[in-house]
Amino acid sequence: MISYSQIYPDAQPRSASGIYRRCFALGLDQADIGWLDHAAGCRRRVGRDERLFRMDQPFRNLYAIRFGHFKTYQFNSAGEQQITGFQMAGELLGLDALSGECHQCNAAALEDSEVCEIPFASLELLFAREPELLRRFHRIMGQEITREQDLLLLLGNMRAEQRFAVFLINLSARYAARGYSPTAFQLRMSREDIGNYLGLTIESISRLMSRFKNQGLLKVDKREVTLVQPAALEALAAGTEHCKPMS
Amino acid sequence: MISYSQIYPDAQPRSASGIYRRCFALGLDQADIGWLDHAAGCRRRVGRDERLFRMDQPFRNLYAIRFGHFKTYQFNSAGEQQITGFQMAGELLGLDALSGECHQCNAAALEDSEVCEIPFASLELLFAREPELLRRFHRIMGQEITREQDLLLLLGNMRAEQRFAVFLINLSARYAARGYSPTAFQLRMSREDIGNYLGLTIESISRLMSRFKNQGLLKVDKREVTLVQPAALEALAAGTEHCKPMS
DNA sequence: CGGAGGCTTGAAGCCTTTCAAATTACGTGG
DNA sequence: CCACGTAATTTGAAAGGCTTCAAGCCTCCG
Repeated sequence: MISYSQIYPDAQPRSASGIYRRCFALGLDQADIGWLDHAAGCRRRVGRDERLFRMDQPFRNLYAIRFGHFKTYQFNSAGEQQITGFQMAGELLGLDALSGECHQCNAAALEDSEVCEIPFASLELLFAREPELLRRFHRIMGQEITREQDLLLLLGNMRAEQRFAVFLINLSARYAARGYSPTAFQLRMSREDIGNYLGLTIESISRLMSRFKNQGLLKVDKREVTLVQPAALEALAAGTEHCKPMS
Repeated sequence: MISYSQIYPDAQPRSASGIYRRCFALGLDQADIGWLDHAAGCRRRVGRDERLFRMDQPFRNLYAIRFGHFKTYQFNSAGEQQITGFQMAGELLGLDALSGECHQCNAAALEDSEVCEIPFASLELLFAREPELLRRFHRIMGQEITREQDLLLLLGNMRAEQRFAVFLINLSARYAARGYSPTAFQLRMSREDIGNYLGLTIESISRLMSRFKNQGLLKVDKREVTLVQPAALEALAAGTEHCKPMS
């Protein structure tokens, strides 16, 4: 478990102003930092496995993750879940709800987490006065669309080994952007969640981990992962290399 | 080929006002009709296989399809294309570009088509004065996110036959919403494009078509498709039924 | 008529899933 | 602190579905 002070070592909890600066500083481009400083909002704790919002719940707020990790998922007609994304500190939750009156997916915490609640109605009021704020908001929505398109690319025509490599490299880059080690981090989600997200079974994920481990690409201890050969993993992710099956 | 007058039998070409009403009337909710009436913009013809915009091209306009069909696609690192969507009259192109300075995908016409060019800069000016306009715009962006999430669901955990059924039912619903027959329509895209979109090979698409045809679910004549048993196809799409392999 | 591109069909092979079982973690209560 | 039961993960073997490779057909158009 990660404590608040580890992530925000110099933060003064509850400081009225600058909350959003801190919320967003980690996740967005330099230029996007602080774009929400003007909006008001309160914090909310979400315990592990607890849901931040549910599908079909009326849409009121966006949520900026202060610390912790979340997954978003929906259900198909057969009642099986499909995970559509994993989110970490500094990222925004709830954008899908803009399409209608209700949330279109569920968001659940993967560990004890905290978010900033951003009432969308007050955000809309601000948009009229702050064109720059609106522009940044549109950029974030565009990024969400782009992110999902990348995921389509992944699910559409990558083999299992490439999918998993892309997954690891993506996590690595996001942790790096937040100032954490890009080569050693903890998986906050289960193997099952990873498989679900990548369109693979839990067994396939397990086999891939063993394979990467045996080839010296990875060190794995439970959910603690170390990228031993990041470059080789990137080559796998790019599809320029292949990883031989286990001896 | 479909002519302009077939789609807009009562249209007065070049009528200065109401252009956007016509652009959007087909694709959006009743409530969304005409939300762009205030914006200025000019028309642009795009011939078959011609590109409306390219990846990495600077972002200036959104495009509303007046008539015709488009596909959007990107390239992975190996240079293969992945189609991320097919768009028809009344739908909006270019939203992904909001994430940055440039378009993030390519858009190509599947047949001779026409679009309304909507300069995004002037749209942004309008947003400040028209909160309702902004709200509708956000809804459309949200719909795009939701649409892609649905596609993730499809690619993530559906078998080939279910994917193809979903594809057909989706087309059917969209044509129905535009006042066309939901059970008889022409595929504007090649088998190869369909396969690419669904994460399958062209051979798989061909085999699925033959299978559905032999089971009496479908009539197929080149690209002309008739849904003989729409309900059965919907059951396949929902995953509640399965279609036996060919005898 | 001929050529090119799009489509169909068959057979073989591979990758991933499915099914099954064993192993390892983890939380709870004794 | 240990025992136990449950959940998560690993591993193996077999089956299945989709792809790959190959060949042939159809259709459009010059």
